[in-house]
Amino acid sequence: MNTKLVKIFNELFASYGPQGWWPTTRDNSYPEYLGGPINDDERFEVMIGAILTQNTSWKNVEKAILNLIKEKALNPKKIIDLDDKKIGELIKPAGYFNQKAKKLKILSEFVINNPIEELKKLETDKLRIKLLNVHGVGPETADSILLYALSKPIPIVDAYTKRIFTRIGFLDEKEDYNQFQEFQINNFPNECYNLEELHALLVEHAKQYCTKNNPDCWMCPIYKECERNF
DNA sequence: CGCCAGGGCCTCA
DNA sequence: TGAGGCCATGGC
Repeated sequence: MNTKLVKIFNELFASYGPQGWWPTTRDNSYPEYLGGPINDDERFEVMIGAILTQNTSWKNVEKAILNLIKEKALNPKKIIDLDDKKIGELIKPAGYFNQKAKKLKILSEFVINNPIEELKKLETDKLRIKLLNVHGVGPETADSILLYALSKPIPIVDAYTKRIFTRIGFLDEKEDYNQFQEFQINNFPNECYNLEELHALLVEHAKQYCTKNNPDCWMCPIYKECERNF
């Protein structure tokens, strides 16, 4: 496939290097970018992280995850045993802790009723619908879980994706989630590793150069591809 | 001090 | 179905 999006991917990859998403804690240490989960414990950790990072900086999520590990609570059985108040205390640094405490319990119950090895057997579309029916799991969280936790090839759309794609001129900002996703499906190889790196690279790029206010267009590695260049 | 951060739910028209 | 309000901590 030879599209402008692929070209941009190659340029971002050349600039930032492999990102190794999704970060996971291994050996009970700090979350690290090691290329994604390697077992069901880590896959569950990715799912929890996907909830916790909703509209929240990853740095704050790291604190919450470490608190859960300290309490040996980073597993679905323990989470459903703890009451909302206790979970709220543990995940407090991640913000929205009352809502997220409930979401974590609901997601944990979902995983207990639908073991990860069973989920992985499902077709992507059916699995996506199943995830979207879980309270607290919206489109971006579902797609993050599909791609990074369950290794299903599907593109992710987040605020950064919308910002960058809008500025480049791929889509208009009032297009919805599905249209930003369809654009990626139609313009990018449908393969996990590349999709994982694409999303991670877009996040990195949005943080380093394509910031919400005062983007650093002069130093931007994809300056010449962008309609916003001024 | 205000803004932003790897969204989603609820309400109301 | 789409816009607007709400949730909440921590970094800068």
